[in-house]
Amino acid sequence: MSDEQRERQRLDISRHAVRLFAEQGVAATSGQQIAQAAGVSESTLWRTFRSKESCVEPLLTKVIDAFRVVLQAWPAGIDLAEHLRVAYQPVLDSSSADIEAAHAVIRMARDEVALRAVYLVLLERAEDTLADVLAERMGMPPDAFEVRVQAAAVNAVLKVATDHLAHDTAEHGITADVPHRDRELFADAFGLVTRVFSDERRG
Amino acid sequence: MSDEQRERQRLDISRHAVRLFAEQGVAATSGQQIAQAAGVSESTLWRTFRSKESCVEPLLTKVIDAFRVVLQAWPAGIDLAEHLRVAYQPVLDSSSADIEAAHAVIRMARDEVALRAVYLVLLERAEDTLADVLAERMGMPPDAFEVRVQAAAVNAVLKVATDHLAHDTAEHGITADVPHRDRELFADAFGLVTRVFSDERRG
DNA sequence: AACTTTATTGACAGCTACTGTCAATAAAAT
DNA sequence: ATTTTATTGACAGTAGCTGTCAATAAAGTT
Repeated sequence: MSDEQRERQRLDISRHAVRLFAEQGVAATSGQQIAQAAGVSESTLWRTFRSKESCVEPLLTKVIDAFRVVLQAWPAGIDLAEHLRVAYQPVLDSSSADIEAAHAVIRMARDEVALRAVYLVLLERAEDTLADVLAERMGMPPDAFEVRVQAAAVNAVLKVATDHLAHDTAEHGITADVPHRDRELFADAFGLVTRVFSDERRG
Repeated sequence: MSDEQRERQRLDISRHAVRLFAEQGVAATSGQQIAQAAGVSESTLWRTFRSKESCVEPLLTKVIDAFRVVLQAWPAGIDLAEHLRVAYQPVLDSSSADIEAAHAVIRMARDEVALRAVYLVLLERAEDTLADVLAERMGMPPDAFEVRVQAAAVNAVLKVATDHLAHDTAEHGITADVPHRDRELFADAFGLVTRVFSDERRG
């Protein structure tokens, strides 16, 4: 099985798992149910995911990846907040249903500790990628302490903004102005902590 | 049983659990073993902790609390980085053995996903307390978006610095200059992201 | 001090998330 | 066409964890 096929399988299971979690709660959803809904055996399920909660990873990753792509496309000579204001539009990218599902997960993760744990570990894993981008930008090795600190800070902001967005869209629904509010939110948030990332550093 | 007694019991179990985890690995340590080592029944163990991994929480909390206390003592009119440089000394506070154990947990958490999850969730829980302190400092409600962002950023820095320290002390052992390096590390790290926290804001 | 009430513990049974093994099948390679 | 390899499902087993209940300890009342 190719890597792409494997990813599709993971994503497929993830969609079913999240739907079941949302419908009947995490605790009330068994691995057996998820496997059955996704049309695979329980063996395959546990081989694909280490826990039933981690079934949400593929969908969550979509949101995180959307941000990572934008960050990698961040051109030199422009403020990060400014770049986000222009380029970040996670709600429009990829299947809107998947983004909505991911937001549902983030909302559930507010109370479900196990989901929260998966979410946080996933976010932190993305920190390495952020560090790579920032390292190049700052002209330092990716494991430099200063780089790690900045990556962690950016990640933290990403988390708060995404959380806010997820709970916000739940209240208001995904309306036409979500992409707009979305971008503004992120840009504002990053403007708060990122003095190092403006073009004239520490200027 | 008083709350204090309950806390002592949690801490006692935590010490045994961490020791066993360090000696033989998390996977190879069963809840039964932990309970036996701590001199309680398995019933009591599961009543006290929701998972065997979360047994490390009381010890981890010590490190996080040390920081929280310093932050709460942060006087007005002085730079946060500067305050940390003077006031933060987690390695000296409380039992040195406990701090070393906590660091061992953080080191193990690098590879043990379940421990990492516990650590991250615990850190994030501390964010609320940070938000309270920062909210007062910034003259805003604790749930204001700007406050949450700052709290998350501070928390992220705390994480990176603590991680660094934990792995650093493992290499060099806890020597006399650890407190010094410790403070410098934290102060430097916060200096990197905290333009909002200097006395003259955005000055 | 005796007695009631309540809280805490341990023993035990049971459930389910998860692991390990192995045969069956499908895919790939020769 | 056949050997090899990879993937899956079935099944059994382990362990983390939950629920119940009786025993004991602690606390409060008279």
